[in-house]
Amino acid sequence: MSADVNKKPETRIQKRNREAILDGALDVFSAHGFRGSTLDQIAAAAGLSKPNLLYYFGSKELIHQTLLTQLMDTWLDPLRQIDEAGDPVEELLDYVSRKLEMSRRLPRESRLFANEILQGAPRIGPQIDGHLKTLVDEKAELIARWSKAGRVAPLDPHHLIFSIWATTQHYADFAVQVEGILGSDIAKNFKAADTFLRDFYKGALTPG
Amino acid sequence: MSADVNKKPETRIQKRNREAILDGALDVFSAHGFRGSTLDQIAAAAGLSKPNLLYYFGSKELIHQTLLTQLMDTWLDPLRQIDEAGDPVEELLDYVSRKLEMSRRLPRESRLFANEILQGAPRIGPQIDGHLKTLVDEKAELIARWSKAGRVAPLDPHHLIFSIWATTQHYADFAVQVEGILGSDIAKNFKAADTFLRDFYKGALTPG
DNA sequence: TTTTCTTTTGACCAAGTGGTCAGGATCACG
DNA sequence: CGTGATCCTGACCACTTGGTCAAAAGAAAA
Repeated sequence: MSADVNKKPETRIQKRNREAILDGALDVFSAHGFRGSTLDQIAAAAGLSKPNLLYYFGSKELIHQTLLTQLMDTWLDPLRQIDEAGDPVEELLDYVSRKLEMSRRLPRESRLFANEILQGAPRIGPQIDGHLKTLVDEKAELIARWSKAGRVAPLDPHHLIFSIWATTQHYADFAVQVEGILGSDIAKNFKAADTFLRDFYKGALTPG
Repeated sequence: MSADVNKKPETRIQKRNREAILDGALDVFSAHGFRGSTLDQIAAAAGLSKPNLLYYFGSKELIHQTLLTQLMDTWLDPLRQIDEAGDPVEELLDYVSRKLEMSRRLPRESRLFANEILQGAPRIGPQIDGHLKTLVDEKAELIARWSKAGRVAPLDPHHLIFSIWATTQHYADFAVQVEGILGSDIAKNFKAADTFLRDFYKGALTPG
C-alpha cells in the first residue's frame, strides 16, 4: 500500500516521453494558463499523439499538478539560501540577484506559477499555506532580528520579501510589457535590471 | 461613415444592461482569464440570458476588448499625475501610494490586465507599444532630470517605474498568496503595505 | 389603439474539448 | 525465436462552448 515504492523502475522510453510531455506542457500552460491550454497543443509540443500522452499522464489535471509540485521546490531554493551568518545587506542583495536569475533562466516556470496564483491558486492553495508560509515566516524572523540589531533598515520583513518577489518576477511575468518599453534585447534588459535592483535595495536596506 | 457619431442615443435599458455585462464580465475574466471564462458564466453574472448578452455585445472578444480599452485610461492616470513642479521624492512616493490605492480599490482590473500581459498581450499588444510607451518614456525623462540634478538617487528611471508597478500591483495580482502568508485582514495588509512601501522608497530614493 | 422599434428567449448548430477503448506495433528478455 | 509486457494509434464519444435565428414579448411613438 505504500505509495512511494515504485515496483517497476522507469524505462528509457518512459523517461524520455515523460520529460518531453512535462517540457511541452510547461510551454503551453505557461503561455495560455490551465484552461486556455488543450491536450492537443501539449501533445503536439511533446511530439506525441493525444492518446499516447494520456497513456503517460492520466489527465490534464495530473500534468499540471506534476509541474506545479516539481516547481515548488526549485522556486523556494533562493530563499532557503539566505544565511544568518553572512552580512545582512549582502545576503539580501544576493537573494535579489538569485531571484532575478531565476526569472531570466526559468521564465516559463515563473509564468506558470503566476497564472496559478492570479486565478486564486485553485489547485495549489494548500501548498501555499503550508510549505511556503513556514519558510517565509522563518526568514522574516531572521530579517527582523537583523533589523532589531540595526544591521538592516527597519522595514517590515514580510513586505520586504514580497517586494523582492514582485520586482524580480516582474521581468519574467510581464516580459512582453518590459520588452515593449525597453526593447527586445533581453540580455541587456536583465543586466540593467540587476544593476538597478542591487543599487535600489542597497539604498533601501542600508541602515542609518 | 464616421464611427463616433451614434445616430441613436443610448436607451435606459441599453445603459443598464451594458453596464451589468461589463461588470459581470470583469468578475469572470479577472478570475479565470479570457479562455477560462465562458459566455454562460458572464451572462449569469450579468443576470441575462446568453443570446440576450450577445444582443448587446456581438462576441466574447468584443466584451473583453471593451473592458481592456476602458481600463487603459484609468490605469495610467496615477503616472500622469506626477508633477514636475513638486518635490521629486514626494512626487514619487505619492505615485506609489496612488498605485497601491488602485490595487486596493480595483483588484479585478489589475488582474484582468495581469492576465492579458502574462499571456503575451495577444489582444492589447499595440496599445502597449503606443500609448503606454510614450507616457512612460516621458516620465522617465523627467525622473532622469531630477536624478541628474541630484534631487533623487541616481537610479535607472525605467526600471524604477517597473519596480513601482511590480510592488504595488503585487497586492492585487497575488492577493491569494499575500493573504495566505499575512492573513485575510485585507484592510490591515494594505495599510501595512503602504507604510512599508513609503519607507522603502524613501530610503531608496533619497539622494546622498 | 395601432404601429413600429427594441428587447428577450428557446431551440438549435458546428466546432472543439477531455477522455476512452480495442487492437496493432514494438520492445525486452528467456 | 517466441512470448509477455510495454508502447502507440485511429476511431469514437459525451459534453461544453461561442454563436445564430426566427419569433415572441415589451416599450414607445403616433
